[in-house]
Amino acid sequence: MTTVLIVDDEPQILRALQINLHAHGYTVVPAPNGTAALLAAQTHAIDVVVLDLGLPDMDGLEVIAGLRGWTEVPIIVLTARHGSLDVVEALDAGADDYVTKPFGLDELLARLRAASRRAGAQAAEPLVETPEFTVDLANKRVTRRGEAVRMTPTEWNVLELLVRNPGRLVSQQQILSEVWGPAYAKETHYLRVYMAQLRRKLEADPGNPVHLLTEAGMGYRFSP
Amino acid sequence: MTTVLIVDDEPQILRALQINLHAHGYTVVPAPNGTAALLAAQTHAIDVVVLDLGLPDMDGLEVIAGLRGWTEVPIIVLTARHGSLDVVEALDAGADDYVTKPFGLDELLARLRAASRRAGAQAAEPLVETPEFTVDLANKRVTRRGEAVRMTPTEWNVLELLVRNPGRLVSQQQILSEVWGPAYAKETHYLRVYMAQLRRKLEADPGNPVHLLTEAGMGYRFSP
DNA sequence: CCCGGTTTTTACGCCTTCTTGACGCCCCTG
DNA sequence: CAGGGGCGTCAAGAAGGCGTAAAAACCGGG
Repeated sequence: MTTVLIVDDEPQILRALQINLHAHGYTVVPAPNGTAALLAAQTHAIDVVVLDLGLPDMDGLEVIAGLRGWTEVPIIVLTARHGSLDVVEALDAGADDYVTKPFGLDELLARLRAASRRAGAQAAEPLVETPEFTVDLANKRVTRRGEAVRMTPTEWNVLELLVRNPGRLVSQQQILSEVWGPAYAKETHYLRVYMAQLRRKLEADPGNPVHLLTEAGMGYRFSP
Repeated sequence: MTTVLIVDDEPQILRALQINLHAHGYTVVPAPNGTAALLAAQTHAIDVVVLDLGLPDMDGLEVIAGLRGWTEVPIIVLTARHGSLDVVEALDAGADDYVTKPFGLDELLARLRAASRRAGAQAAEPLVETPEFTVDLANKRVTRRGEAVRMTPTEWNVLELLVRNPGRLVSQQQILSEVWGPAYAKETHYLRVYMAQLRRKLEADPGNPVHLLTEAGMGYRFSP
């Protein structure tokens, strides 16, 4: 699980990023200003920093310097100023990458992945593992004892939903409406077919599943 | 059933979305301008808002502000302007997500599902614990001395109702009408059967229950 | 237009769960 | 002490959910 420290003084952007990054499997630590950011960086195990240069209490460059004094955690700078000197200065101060506002979430996600990948520390773990198989949420890859397992789009969607809620019981309606759409909430038979396929591909004994469990009448549960 | 408020001033788009979303199981409330949107949001039970920023009578940001004044319903913004400041401002104003035109229906559907999922996923609910067993409301999981205990749907519904009212007396009618439906308010025998099953699964001495107590003639009580 | 892969249907046997009935216990009341 | 109502227990039949396999429909690319 990757932990991201987000530093931005605009509460709504902070909130939006928090929601969206969390939805993509990141743990988010928010900070509204430079002081809170430097404090949070010391009290949490941060993997990547996303830093808006425009802060109320101190210059973004000072925050970078304050971090670089003791850590080499990747820093991605957010800047509204298009093509100004800010970027150069930020990179000089020790930032690793930058994104200019307005930015697409996809772009930020890509750079987050790139940053944590460069950090080399495979701390970038959108990986869910079981003794039998591992699911790579970021790359949409499933491997079973080292062998890649092919998934159809629907199979993947069902698996992803279950795997993103480990241990939690996911109701049939929830799976159906998220994967097929709300109109299909009653088509429980689809689920039986696809759960059977997933088990055949992932379980050692598909007839007696260990990780993809049925709770009769209620839903399904992924158990690591 | 998910209800979507769609705000767009172009009749063709409004109509196309209406048809397509309805085909995917959504109930659609259309609004051609900001005034109608704010009105409709108060007269219908809206689950998600899809908002085009370019409106004739008021700025899209004002619509967002008007909604955010009293509701936290997810807002997905439609914007034609690629890479402008609009998106940042919209997120700043309280929008949750955005889609740039032209967009694929699939993309919009995915974001609708994501939005309503996030709205549905409320804050984590607490564990209810007793010396004998623990009930995890969020994950629908019951454990007894570390061992998971399987519950049937009806068993779970009864248990959940009692556990959500710790220490409080819950009348037989209330349990019956909430779990089986109002028509079953007289079928007190069902309760005896299911209380016996719950006790057998959860109590150390099912004959002398400590946590699932009977108040003769009145109802049942969960005591932590 | 055909082909391969994917999704949706269909069919069927098994198993869980719900419902229902029978019975005995306890306590309260007459 | 007898009777009755409420409760707990047990068991069995009915109903519906589940797993599996395989065929049919669908879809995008060559």
